[in-house]
Amino acid sequence: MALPDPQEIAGLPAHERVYRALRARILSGEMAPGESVTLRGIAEDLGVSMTPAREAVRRLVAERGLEMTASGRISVPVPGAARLEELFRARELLEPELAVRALPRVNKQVISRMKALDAAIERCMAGGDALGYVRANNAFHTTLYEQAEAPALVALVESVWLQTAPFMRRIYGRLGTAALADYHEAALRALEAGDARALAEAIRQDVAQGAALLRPAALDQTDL
Amino acid sequence: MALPDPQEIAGLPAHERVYRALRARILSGEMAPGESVTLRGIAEDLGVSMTPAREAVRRLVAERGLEMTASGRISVPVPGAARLEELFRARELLEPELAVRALPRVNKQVISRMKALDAAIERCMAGGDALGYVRANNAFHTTLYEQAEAPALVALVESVWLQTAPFMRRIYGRLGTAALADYHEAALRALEAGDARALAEAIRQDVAQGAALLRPAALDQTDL
DNA sequence: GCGGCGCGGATGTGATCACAAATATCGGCG
DNA sequence: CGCCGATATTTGTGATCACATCCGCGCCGC
Repeated sequence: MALPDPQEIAGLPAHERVYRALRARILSGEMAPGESVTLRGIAEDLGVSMTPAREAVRRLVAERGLEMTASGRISVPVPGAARLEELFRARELLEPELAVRALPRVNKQVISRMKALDAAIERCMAGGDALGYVRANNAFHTTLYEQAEAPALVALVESVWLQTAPFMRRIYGRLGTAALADYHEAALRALEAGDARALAEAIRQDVAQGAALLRPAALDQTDL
Repeated sequence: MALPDPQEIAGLPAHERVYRALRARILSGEMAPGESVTLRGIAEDLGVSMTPAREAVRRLVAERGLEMTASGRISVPVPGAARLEELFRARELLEPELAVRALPRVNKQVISRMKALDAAIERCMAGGDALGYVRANNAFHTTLYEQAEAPALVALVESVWLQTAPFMRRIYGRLGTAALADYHEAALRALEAGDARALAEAIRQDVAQGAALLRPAALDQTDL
């Protein structure tokens, strides 16, 4: 009901712009786990008042992409090992379902987009571009899942991603050290073959592999 | 940081009280699907200003317990059949996992509490108490899942519940008409026997049965 | 040298206000 | 009698402000 500001990027309300900006920062790993932010800082950063900043923060807190202490201090959550295990388990349960639902709706164009993203992922791995890697990996999965036309399920998965994202960047350092099976390629083969069972299994293993990489990282910083 | 109001129920911030009040109304089915609310109405209702009302609403919108039109009007969502199918599928995937995780931590006291709730459920069914039925059914599941000590998974499930809750009351009218298998009792037996497989299956079927009851209801009002 | 105390800045909360857009209401015209 | 347009009301948005609390830091006493 109010886009009073003249230079509005795309007719979006201020709180929505703030939300998207913060969300993107979290998902791409720009914000480190444990990092704290302030309403006034966000507001000044994005050129708005505290009110829309607060709404955006509260929305992200509801989605558990940010957390607030009892006294109201805002920070990026630092999930313990147990929490991360839960989150990856949720991904294991939900993402194969999304992949299978997407399967019948996936056309050649989507597959080629996914292949391009997979190539970009390997390029980022080789070139040492951690941020690009995280973004391309997100895009690979998102591209597939949005074909499922299951917004409620996608929303659940995105909430989980928001919580695991700050750690994906840390995984990156371990990518070179471990010999990784390429489940993305397996998923692409299953997509082209129309094999639902194989697709579900490839996605599940891709998630499980991510979880396995994260586990030692979570351990060495104990809890919280 | 600010509990300026004298008669504060429990030291909770105003926006938190508003959030809980609205959430309870939605979960218990007091608010009908499609019903619309206004910030000023909520604020006046609960004796606060618009600011905390807005924050609570935005939080609930983030959790999809409320929705906002493009122009900002607030209403209780009316999920179409496809959306409901997604939500119940998510419950089928997530709730058995929670039940299995709870199993080793469930003691006699919890079981007897669940038995009492199950008895209350049947009492409400017999007595025609729709609201009591919804609440007792929620409590039955919640009592089990909170034993799992898996807050991230519980949060996901609760988000789904928030979206399906407005329809649970409609289910109620169909409870008498269909012959229902008592999966709650099956779950309780599995709990006492320590049988994880049977427990997961009982919970899955309980959810599936709810979904089956809802399906014709969703159909006769087509979409939205 | 060290620990507790107090003060000042920083921070979230909530109320109020002006404003713009959407919706509802009502009167006039065909 | 019905439909359309103008106006009034309703409603969400965002800025600003006062306030209570919390955190950090330096100072004083032991």
